[in-house]
Amino acid sequence: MKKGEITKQLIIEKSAPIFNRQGYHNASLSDLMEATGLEKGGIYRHFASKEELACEAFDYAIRYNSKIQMEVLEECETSYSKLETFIKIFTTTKSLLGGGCPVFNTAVENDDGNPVLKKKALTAYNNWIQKLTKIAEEAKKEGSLKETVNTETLVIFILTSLEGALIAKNLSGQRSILIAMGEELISYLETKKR
Amino acid sequence: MKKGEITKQLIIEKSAPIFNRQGYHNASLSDLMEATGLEKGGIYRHFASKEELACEAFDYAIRYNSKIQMEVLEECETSYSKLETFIKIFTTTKSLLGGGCPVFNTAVENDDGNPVLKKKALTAYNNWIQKLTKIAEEAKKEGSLKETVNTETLVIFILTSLEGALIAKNLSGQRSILIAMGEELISYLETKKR
Amino acid sequence: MKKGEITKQLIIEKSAPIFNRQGYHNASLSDLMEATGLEKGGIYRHFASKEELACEAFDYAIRYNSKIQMEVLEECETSYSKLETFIKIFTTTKSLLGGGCPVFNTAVENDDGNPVLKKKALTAYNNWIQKLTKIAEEAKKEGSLKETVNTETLVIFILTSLEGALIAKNLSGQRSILIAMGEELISYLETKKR
Amino acid sequence: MKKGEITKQLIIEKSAPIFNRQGYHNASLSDLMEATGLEKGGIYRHFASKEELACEAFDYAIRYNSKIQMEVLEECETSYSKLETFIKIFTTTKSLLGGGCPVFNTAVENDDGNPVLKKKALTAYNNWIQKLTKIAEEAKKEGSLKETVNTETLVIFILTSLEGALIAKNLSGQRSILIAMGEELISYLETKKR
DNA sequence: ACCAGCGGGACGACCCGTTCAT
DNA sequence: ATGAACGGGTCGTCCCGCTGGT
Repeated sequence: MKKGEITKQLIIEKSAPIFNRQGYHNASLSDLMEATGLEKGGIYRHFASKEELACEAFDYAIRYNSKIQMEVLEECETSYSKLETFIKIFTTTKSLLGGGCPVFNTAVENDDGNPVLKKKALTAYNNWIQKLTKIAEEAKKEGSLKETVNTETLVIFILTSLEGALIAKNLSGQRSILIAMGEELISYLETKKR
Repeated sequence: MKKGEITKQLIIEKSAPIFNRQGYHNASLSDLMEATGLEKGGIYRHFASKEELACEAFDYAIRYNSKIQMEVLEECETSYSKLETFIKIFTTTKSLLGGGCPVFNTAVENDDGNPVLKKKALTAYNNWIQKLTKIAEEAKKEGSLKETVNTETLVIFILTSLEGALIAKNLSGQRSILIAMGEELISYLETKKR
Repeated sequence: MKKGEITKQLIIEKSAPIFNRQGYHNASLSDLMEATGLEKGGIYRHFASKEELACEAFDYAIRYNSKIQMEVLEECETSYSKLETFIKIFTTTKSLLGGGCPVFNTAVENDDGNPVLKKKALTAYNNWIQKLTKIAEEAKKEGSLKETVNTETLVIFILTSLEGALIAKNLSGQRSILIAMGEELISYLETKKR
Repeated sequence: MKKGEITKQLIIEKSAPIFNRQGYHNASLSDLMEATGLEKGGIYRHFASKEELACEAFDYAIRYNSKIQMEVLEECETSYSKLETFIKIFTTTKSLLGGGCPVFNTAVENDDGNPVLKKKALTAYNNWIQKLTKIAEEAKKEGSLKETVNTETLVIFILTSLEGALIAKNLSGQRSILIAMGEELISYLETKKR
């Protein structure tokens, strides 16, 4: 890999947490400069705009989080246990990014803001739901979930609940919220078990 | 009420939706000027800083939302139905503010930003939980909830789930998410019924 | 006149020479700040953009030059002498703006640049030609010019020649070029006399 | 010719039109990069600065234009017809550079700017006048021009008039201006004929 | 020898929240 | 309550050396 590529990657990796913690608007180029150790010119060599950098940082964050999750899930034997495990890792894993979930953070900040980022967040959200729904669907096929369960609704319920709890946890500083929510969701999931 | 007080109130009422939709940082004084029809000087006459105005606007938004909710809840006969009704109004009422819930919006935006606003959001969150917990506690006394139920956990579960779903709804534009979530929560609540 | 209006006018008057000498692109806000004695914010209070200021400064320059010219021309008794006088004042008057003719300067700089300014320059040029053509037409009616003379061509010839000479004078620093050109044009004009 | 020389020449040839159209300040290295297909480093290998490149590009433009003119003029039999022909080719030939005459463009833009370029423009202007004056002088010797004619004044008159008209043509988009001016100048020239 | 590419840092225009005289 | 002025902040572009590979 060439030097430029390395630097670009470094910028993305250093910027991602900044954007995730501070949001698109509140993350200034000065912050990015400090985080990367580069001057403005050095950053702009690799990205046409702050927006472009934010997009790539967002993609990186998604890929990063997604990769960690999926690796763990693949070790599960049954699809049902995948759902359980998803809840567990969501409530226990401390993201290396910091500052909550990129998708929902971006959703909140850009509700009335940068449309490009909002669209990326929506896509990421949909992909996420899709992946999880597929798992739930397989769990149904495997006979672990009741036939009557609407898998998508189930998955949306789990995901959005977790996200809400994550925000509450970051607000209050009490990790217990997230833990309790996880347990609650797991027992809720059991009510859907066949 | 003096004229000055009226103007101040007007500024707050016009600013609150701006702050709620755009967030503290992204809401500029120009936006506020346009919304209020006042000049900068006219605004600064009543507030020492943008932050102070944001705080008062936040308080107003909380009071506003809270008042609407409580009025409806007080018409409920049982405490249990209050909980049900809370879920219903959360999922159906369109806030006059627009842009989601002030508490969680502020929580996300100011996770790593303005500490004053974050603190206000935390307080509002805690009050909210407290109020709802009190209702749940009464429902328990009234014999509608199982003795084993941890009321606070129950309430946090409901509230954070709703908040998560609200964000997902705003992201995707699909109100159905919120509706489905409400139904799911109501049936979940029933599992706690005695 | 209010204070704001005074300041705005001052900015325009101080900026006009800067723009005329340095051109739109090469005139920086720092230059304008220095010339006006105001800070950035003070300038932007009165103009939405550098372009807007440049436009108003251009208009001012045109009005200014035009006024001087027309005042002198109106003292002439015959239309023919107006044409002669025009040539004379063009070649002798030192513009208070400095840096040549706003119209042609703008034309050169913005041939491939700011389209708004170029359009303004074109309009100013056309107006100028029109005014002079009207004078030439009257001179014809008064019997001072041959019937066969195409007044517009005559006027364009005079004006563009003068402009070309003005540039050459500014380039070489030799006012004699302009003087000689004036005399040449006056004798040329005589060949069109009836 | 070595490879380096070829590249350097290519840079000059590709840059000259950019500088001529956009001017020294408004032509950015990015523009030059795009035009040449080289990276900044590739350009700076051959030129110490943007200014140096601009100078060489200017020289190239002058040589280029001058060569075309002289070739045509040399085919003329009499010196008088050379003057006529000069006017004709000036008004009809479309410069391959585009954007008007390098000498006068540079003169206008750098009236209050880069002194090196302004000096080069002045030199080019003087050379031009000199060449044309020599031709006029010969025409006099050949007996085609009146003895009383001041050849330099005549030549300056012709050249600056043409330049002025060229700018007007570029401003208005009407080539007719240039054509009419040419005809006018030719008939003017005839009044100097012996 | 040549030059692609990288990074620097000053500067560009413009907008921000704030103060103050009126 | 207005509106003038401020000055530091925003993102982005500029021209230009330097390193390192071919």
